[in-house]
Amino acid sequence: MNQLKEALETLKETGVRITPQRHAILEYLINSMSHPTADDIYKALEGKFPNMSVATVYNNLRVFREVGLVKELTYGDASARFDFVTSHHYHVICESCGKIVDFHYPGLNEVEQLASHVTGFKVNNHRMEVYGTCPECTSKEVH
Amino acid sequence: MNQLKEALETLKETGVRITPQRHAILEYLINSMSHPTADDIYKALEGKFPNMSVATVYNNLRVFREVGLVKELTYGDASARFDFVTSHHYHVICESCGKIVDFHYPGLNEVEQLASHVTGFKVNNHRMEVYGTCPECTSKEVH
DNA sequence: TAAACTAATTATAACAATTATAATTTAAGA
DNA sequence: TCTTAAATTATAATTGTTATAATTAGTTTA
Repeated sequence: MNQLKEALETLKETGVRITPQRHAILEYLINSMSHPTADDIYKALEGKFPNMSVATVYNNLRVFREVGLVKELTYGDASARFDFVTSHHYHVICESCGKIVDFHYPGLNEVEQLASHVTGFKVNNHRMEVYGTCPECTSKEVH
Repeated sequence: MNQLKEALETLKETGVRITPQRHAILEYLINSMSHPTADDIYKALEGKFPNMSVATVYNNLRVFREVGLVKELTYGDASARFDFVTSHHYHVICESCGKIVDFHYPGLNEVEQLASHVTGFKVNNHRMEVYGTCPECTSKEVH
């Protein structure tokens, strides 16, 4: 349940130092359900850490990715978004406002197997995103 | 069958001028099965068009995307790749050398329906990529 | 607990991909 | 062929991200 505590343990186990900045970035990632960009995180924490550098945010997101705590999402032309890894899920993305909603669906393992069989690749993982318009943006549309 | 001819018709129908540069970019996209980046295209055509600007490549890829002739693929941190739209297919990507192989699989429409039902989104489309190691890179691996 | 070592942070510069701007050139219809 | 709007070019600007070097701060060991 306590995701932050578990995440900090992971860092300890993998020999990654726990700094106030890392603590804050992790906390923000876990609490925000908004799949923030590096800049979102930077801006959100500049009150707490007025001297923090953007490089710190990027560095630590890379570290978190390397130990498997976060995933980097790149879609379309915009900047990358970061997702604290919990259980396996996919994303539904609003093409109008950019909102990302999680979506659980268990049935894509067979696709990996088929892909491996057809292409001869050793398959590690896959990603899927569904694009559309969220209810809020749909209701705002002009008729 | 003649994809270039059809593509040029599409441009005519949508009122987009056919220039030598556009013709060449489309031709290159159709013939190359390699999902090129904008820079790949730029470099490939600089023999034919020594004065062509990168901006022209980007501009026209945007135009082609707008009329539905190409799709833009962004994955990982690298630069965008462009894919001439033919039939519906997915991509299997080698994490070692970056190669992209097409993979046909018909069964993901139900995912769209479920995603729409669960999230309330009006769903337009989806994308999926499978990641792994291609046979060539697998055989090169050290044991 | 203090000293020493190593890693993390900061500030800044560099970089690469992409887009914007303004001047020039060109495709396509009258 | 002439005209006009659109496309291309050359260049500058922008944005997201990474590299560098100096400083600061965790952690380990004496």
